[in-house]
Amino acid sequence: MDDTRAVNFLERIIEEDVENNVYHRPVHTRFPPEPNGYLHIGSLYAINLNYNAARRFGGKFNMRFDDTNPLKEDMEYVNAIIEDMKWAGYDPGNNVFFGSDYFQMIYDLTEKLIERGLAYVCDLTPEEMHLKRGTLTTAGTNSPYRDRSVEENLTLFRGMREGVFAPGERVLRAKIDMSSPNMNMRDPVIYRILNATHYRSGDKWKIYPMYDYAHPIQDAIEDITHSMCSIEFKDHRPLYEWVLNSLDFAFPEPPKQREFGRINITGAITSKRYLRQLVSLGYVDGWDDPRLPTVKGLRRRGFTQSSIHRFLTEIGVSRDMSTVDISMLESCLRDDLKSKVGSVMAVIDPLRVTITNYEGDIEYVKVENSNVNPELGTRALPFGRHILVDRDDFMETPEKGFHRLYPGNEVRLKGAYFIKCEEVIKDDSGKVIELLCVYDPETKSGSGNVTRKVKSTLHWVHAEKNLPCDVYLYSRLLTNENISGEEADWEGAADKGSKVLMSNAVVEESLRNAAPESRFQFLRHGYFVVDIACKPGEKLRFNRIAALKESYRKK
RNA sequence: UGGGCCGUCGCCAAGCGGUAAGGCACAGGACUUUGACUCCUGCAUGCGAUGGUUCGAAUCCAUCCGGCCCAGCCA
Repeated sequence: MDDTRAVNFLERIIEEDVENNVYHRPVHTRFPPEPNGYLHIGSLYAINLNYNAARRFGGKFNMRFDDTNPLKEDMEYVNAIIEDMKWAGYDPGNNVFFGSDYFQMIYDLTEKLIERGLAYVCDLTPEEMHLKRGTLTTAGTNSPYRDRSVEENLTLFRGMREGVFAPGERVLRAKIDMSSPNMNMRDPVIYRILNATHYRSGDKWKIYPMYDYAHPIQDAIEDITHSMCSIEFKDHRPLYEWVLNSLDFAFPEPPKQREFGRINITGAITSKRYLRQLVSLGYVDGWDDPRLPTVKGLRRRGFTQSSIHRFLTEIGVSRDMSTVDISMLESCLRDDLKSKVGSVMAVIDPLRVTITNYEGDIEYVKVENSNVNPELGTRALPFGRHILVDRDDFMETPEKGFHRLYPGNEVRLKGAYFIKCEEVIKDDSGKVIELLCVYDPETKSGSGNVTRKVKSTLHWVHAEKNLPCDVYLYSRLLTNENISGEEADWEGAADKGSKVLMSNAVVEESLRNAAPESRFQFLRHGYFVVDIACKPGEKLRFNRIAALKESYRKK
């Protein structure tokens, strides 16, 4: 980062604090995921902003697993999250922490809180508590247990810890204000009894602190200065501050919570709950399905680290909820890839072309790997009497504006010669199965002696010397437009993000030795090829990230 | 409707009292060994609306309108 100036409102807040010497410690941010799902593009947005803020001010960045609910969390997720962060370029290094490691500290502080008369054990059932909480427009009423003595509270709380009570039987509540217009301040539950094995602390604890209570303490323990979270936690800020203020003897310079607006990507599902549903119900291959906006999905879809960084920089940060068009993400990828990776020709739906006046055997033609970056070199492709072109590059009766192959029309074959279509061969059902064309030997690419022009250039592959493969066309990300409420119509949603298998597709033979994970840009329509699994026994797979542009569809 | 947050081009987003950056998308043109790429050009007399303060307002004030969040022993 060469610019030390704040680039968004959050950094401006930090900048001001630095200038005013608010903290006598370095700027310190953190990313606190709950290990209950995989990272997605929305998580990356949060990571990016915390990570960059720390870096910009020469501060520190922690990664902390917010694991205070043993019912939902699992080691599978912590490993995946760390892996994805590293892949995305936000390596937390040794600064990986676990909220659960602070359970004892939080417990000890809680006894102090009780001693200060700021928390009490409440015996109300969940239903009773709900009723007494009041509504958005009416105040709540005090719990009958609100005025228990410190001694009784301490005894009861210790009882909770020892497992004397069953889950749901008693909770510890903060004593704040049941008539607060802010629902979060109506004596929130801060500790509950849970009968579950924590993926990390095992069965050591019977009680677990709630997020609203644990989070500020965890931040403070880690010397965090700026705790940035999404805007829906704005209402929780008073509670965050209440907790740390109540524990001021332990944290003289408490961190401050600041909020940013969430982002959505058009047509992408970024809700952990729905993502989990899709995975567990089998509508997608897994968390790494290319139709998902998860880090693993994006990676498989062909996104690069720098394309994601660029995207996150481009969209900025604000307090609003934004819905970024998916085309911006795709644009960032295209921009990154076009100068870094070469192109390759592939035929999705092959149509055989016989060049009737071509008598030679196989001839290798030289093709540039990239038309924007000469450093990517050239490759030799087999050309011969029989080749394959894409079926939609031919129209028997061309519509207006169609300049590709049609009877009587001449086009250029990329890297090879001009060919003219002379005859169309059909099968019994009338389907076009082959085109008979003639080529002009004088028009070889690079020869420089072409005096006439053609209006179109086609991609092609040799009819025999090629690589058959299965092609998956992921036309778009799985959409959430079918979701309404709890139950989503995944059948419909899955159709929208259809995964189409084209088993008869063929690619250049040059791909045979391509390294796994290498990426190639299709020579047409801005398709990108990813997920090339060249391992023995596996089939090649492609996907295209850019849907056909509207203008192509119309023409 | 109690409280909180937010409204600048179709979508992001700069701007922080001195006369509306940029990106994506879109449109037109040039170029081209792919209708891609590249290169030009266009795209808010307008900043949710209405009043007000001011020499001057997207920026300050008031009212209104619209959107989002909150009543888990989830995070």
